[in-house]
Amino acid sequence: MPTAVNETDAVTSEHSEPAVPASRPPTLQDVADRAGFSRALVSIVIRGVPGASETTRQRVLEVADQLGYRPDGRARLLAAGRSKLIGVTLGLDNPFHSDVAAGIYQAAEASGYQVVLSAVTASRTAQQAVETLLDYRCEAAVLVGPLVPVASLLALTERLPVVVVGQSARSRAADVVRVPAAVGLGLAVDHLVSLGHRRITHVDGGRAPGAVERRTGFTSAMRRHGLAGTATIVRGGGDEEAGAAAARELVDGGLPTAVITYNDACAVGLLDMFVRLGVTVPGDVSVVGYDDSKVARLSYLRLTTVSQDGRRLAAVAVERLIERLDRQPDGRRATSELKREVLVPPRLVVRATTAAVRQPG
Amino acid sequence: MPTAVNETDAVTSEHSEPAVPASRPPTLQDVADRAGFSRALVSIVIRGVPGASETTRQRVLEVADQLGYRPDGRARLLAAGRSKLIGVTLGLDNPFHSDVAAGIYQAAEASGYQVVLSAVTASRTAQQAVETLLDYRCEAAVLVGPLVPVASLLALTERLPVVVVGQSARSRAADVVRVPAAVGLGLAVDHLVSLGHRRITHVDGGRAPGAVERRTGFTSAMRRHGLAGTATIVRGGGDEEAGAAAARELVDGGLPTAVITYNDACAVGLLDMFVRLGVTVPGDVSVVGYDDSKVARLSYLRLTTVSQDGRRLAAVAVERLIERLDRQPDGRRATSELKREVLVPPRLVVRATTAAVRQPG
DNA sequence: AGACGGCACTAGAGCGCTCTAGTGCATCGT
DNA sequence: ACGATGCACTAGAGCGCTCTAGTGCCGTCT
Repeated sequence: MPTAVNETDAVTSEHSEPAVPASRPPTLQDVADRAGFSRALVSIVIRGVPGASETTRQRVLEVADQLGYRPDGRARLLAAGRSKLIGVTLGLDNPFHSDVAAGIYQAAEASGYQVVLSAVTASRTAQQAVETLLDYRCEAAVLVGPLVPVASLLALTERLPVVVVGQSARSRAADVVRVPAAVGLGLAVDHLVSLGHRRITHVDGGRAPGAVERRTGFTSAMRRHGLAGTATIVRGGGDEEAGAAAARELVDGGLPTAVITYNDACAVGLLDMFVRLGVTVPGDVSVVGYDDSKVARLSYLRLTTVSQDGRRLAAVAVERLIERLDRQPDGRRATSELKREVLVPPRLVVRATTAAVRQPG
Repeated sequence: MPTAVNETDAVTSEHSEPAVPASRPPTLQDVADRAGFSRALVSIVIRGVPGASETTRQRVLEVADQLGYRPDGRARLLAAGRSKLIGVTLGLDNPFHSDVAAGIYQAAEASGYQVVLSAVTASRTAQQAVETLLDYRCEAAVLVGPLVPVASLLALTERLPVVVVGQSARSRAADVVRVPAAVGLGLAVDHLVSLGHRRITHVDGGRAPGAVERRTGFTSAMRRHGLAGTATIVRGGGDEEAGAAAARELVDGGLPTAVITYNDACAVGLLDMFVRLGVTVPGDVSVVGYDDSKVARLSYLRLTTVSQDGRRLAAVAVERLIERLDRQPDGRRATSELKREVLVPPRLVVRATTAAVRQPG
């Protein structure tokens, strides 16, 4: 039963509201005073480390709960010397990145680390985002999405372990966890070839990040199947608009039997324009996307696509980081140690936009 | 010219790299020692407050730069008593929310506040997100996206100023900054009516957030034009799939001359399905979306839509928060003070999916 | 000349926490 | 009976910073 603990009246509490309604949030000292123990012992209980008897533990937790005590993150970080903080920079506009971020939260918190997000936006550069992380004294950083300039990447890696997720860093200074895009394109090509397709076009990503690797992945997969002669590439891009433009170009210039796009957004634009131009999918042409984004799963599209598992990438990245962190528990950084690139293979999700070729060509 | 400042060799520096490559990040004390001043004075310079001569200021900044000094956010927050921190909870999957978040960064940093993001994901509840913000001792919080349960909203508001962005909180405990959806639907109806449309259908959002207000906004706007008789509503939803389903239903049951959807994603699905079914837009039917999301702007869609300005919402929210913060500079919260709802009017962006009705009726 | 105001600067006390080095006390082996 | 061991607990320093209350020192007013 809730008892008033203060000259101020206790609020009607749901289960264990703070009995002190406002003023100043309760501190460790407050809990200690009230429970009749030292600050240090209360700290032990709160952190859940051994060193207190079961009865005191109960008592302290009870009081802490009563007071609505929550440890002050800042003070805790400061005093502990280490912060148990993993910083994440990410662009806010990409669903894949959001997915990775969600995975990082999960993985980090499972390992007892906290996560602090620092967004890159139109008005907030990657540089700024990284500096914020530094200011919070993160122990490690995960860079997902818009890549920071090589210069600040270098500056960052010499201060803490860094892993870049999702794209190959343009420097060997950081660990990289990414999906081998070439493998993904290979899967797509294999799938189409097994359906009898020969004339396959890749609508590439233009100068979008990772476009080059997907393009060369396509080319070499086609070569592997002895189809270098019937492989074509048309210029595309990372959004629906580019896909729509590519569709027009394909219809004008003669359709292949199958198309693999740079990503799902591009595929959506392509599909939409195909429909407008009277091209049926997968009747006239099969289409494979890349990303397995939310849109690919929609029942009216059911896009066959290459899935890169963001949560898995995140899990691997965090694992890698913690491993490095544990290797050198003091502040020393092993800059000399070689950085690794971890590849998380993608998988192909076959849905409704691919089918056996109508007339093998 | 870079000079070695330490027994460790200086790294080749780009402009002002830390001369101490690793170990421990430099502290205020380090800068003070090196510059020959007291910690306090260096602090004054770093914070940019008056109280140091111009020459010392120069000197201190020079040394700080040389050492690569960056203030420790945590310690700073702790010591200052106030944190100048604005916490933001947001869902990571909604582009509109990302937009708001970007606006918050901009507005907050312009006012000398820092921003800490706390994401709500599948594995991380709104409750957890809010608690993280509390742990960082944010001075204020902006809640955007998936609304926290009323109970934790209450718990939060009694501790710090809170503003909910984008949707009406289900309690009057917090300030709300949002777009009056009814006005947005009104704009859409006005526009269509001025183009001669009478038979207008609203594809609603089902149980999606805010769907009710948009639906009633539609109804009352139609009534205002004396078109209650020709207004129809069909069940939709917040994604492309719902739009596609609604399109099928409309084609089967007899087309109106214009459709207003719950949001852009829904409109996209609708448009796509229309194309597949041979319905031309805006020839046979005009379509208006809601959100002005990225997809609406694509040149192959050019969707007429209602735009809610995320950055503006964010700016207003931050302004409101800071105002409250300044009103009571000490820790006391004025719970009694009444909360306000600020409405930021939307505007209609006319693009290519609306046109004059072919045969009025 | 003495008092005074203002400026540049410093000493030192915390902010809320963690952590090391204890203290006291019961239990144990010999 | 003695010290040794282990356990529950505490004192106090200190993380990196900010901030209050100073200390000198110079110029100015009477």
